[in-house]
Amino acid sequence: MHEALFKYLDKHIASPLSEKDRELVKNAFSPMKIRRRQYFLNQGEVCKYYAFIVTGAMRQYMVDEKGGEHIVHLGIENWWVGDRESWVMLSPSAYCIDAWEDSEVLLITRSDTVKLMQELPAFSELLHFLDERNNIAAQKRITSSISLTAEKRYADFIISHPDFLQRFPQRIIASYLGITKETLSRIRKQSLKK
Amino acid sequence: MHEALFKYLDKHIASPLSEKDRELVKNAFSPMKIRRRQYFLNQGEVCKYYAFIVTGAMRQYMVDEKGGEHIVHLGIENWWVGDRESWVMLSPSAYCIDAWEDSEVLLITRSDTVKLMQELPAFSELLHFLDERNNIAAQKRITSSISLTAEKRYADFIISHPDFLQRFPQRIIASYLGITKETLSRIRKQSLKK
DNA sequence: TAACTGAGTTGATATTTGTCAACGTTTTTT
DNA sequence: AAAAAACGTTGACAAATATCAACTCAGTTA
Repeated sequence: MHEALFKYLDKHIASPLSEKDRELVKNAFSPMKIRRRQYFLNQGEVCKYYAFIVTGAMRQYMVDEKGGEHIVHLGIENWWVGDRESWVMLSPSAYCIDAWEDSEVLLITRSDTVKLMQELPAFSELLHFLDERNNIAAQKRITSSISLTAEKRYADFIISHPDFLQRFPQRIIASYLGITKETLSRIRKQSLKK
Repeated sequence: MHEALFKYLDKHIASPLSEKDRELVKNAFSPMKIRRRQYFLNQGEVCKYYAFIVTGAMRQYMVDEKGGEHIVHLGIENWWVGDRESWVMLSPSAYCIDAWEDSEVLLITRSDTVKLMQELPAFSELLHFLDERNNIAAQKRITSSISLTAEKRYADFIISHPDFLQRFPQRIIASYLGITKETLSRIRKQSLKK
């Protein structure tokens, strides 16, 4: 099961991992199965683990006072999920994370991450790369949310995340875009005409 | 002028910099003065430098087809500005960055950053810390923009960036929040009643 | 098979926010 | 000091989006 992570690592770092390196990685990440609808993190809990998704699909969302869910992050194979703030600061999380499909994940704690970064420069390198990519993606999402209409945000989404369309229902995509399912439905209808 | 950066570094890293380290940092960062309204980056250009603001205030924004400006980032003393995507990928930037007040900044190229990270682990440490903090802040901003009303977003803004209120006019704050200056004006009026 | 649940659509209506124009005030420029 | 520009506010109206309710159509459960 760690194979998927090794592949992912080899793909993103300069030189391939030795057997010894793999052993270090393997020891740092614990496998876990999460069944559909099962929670990985609940609002108010501290996020002890960051998760690498080997198979499956997960979602992260906040619940407002009226009980409405607002999806802030989606992940499928080869994506990471967790609440970075809670994981780093050990603060209670504002988010829920659950499995949308039966999933297999690899978990790592904050302290094991720090340790692994010291033991394995390639891991440090990977995290730096991921952080950089994440920052860029987050900036794009912010830009899109403050400057584009719902219609354009959806058009962008289709282009940048075509795989998500196959895995998550429309109401979840809508929430991810910050609109209601009805609005998304109407936008799609409009777009068909063109 | 590099003093401000040394102070910033010492504040954010574990052990203080040696004289030799400071020399390395000093060589990597070039000082520059930018006068109010002067551009640091123009849409379509490659962002060659990331900037540490020593004094002054800057803004980063995108311009839509209708010529409207959408502020995506604001920075004052001890903040960083630049288009990460363009700076890393050498791609043409979608953003403009200009000085809102006369500013003094310290500039570093991508390649000098990579070099400095190798020569000076403390600098690597700093960047990792900044990336982490940036990711957390970006996540919060995304969450707020998809799940809160304009009124709550402004309330949050006041709490998290009280210093910006002193330095930027309301229309810029409004744009940063993804609303118009008129809407912000009305929100403020409403809030006064309570 | 029948009941049930979740997903998507549609219509009617309400709310939020944007647009445009006007105005007073302050700040900057000449 | 005069003129110009930028800022914030307000009103009337328009557009975008949310809300609520009803309905269809699977797929799942009992």
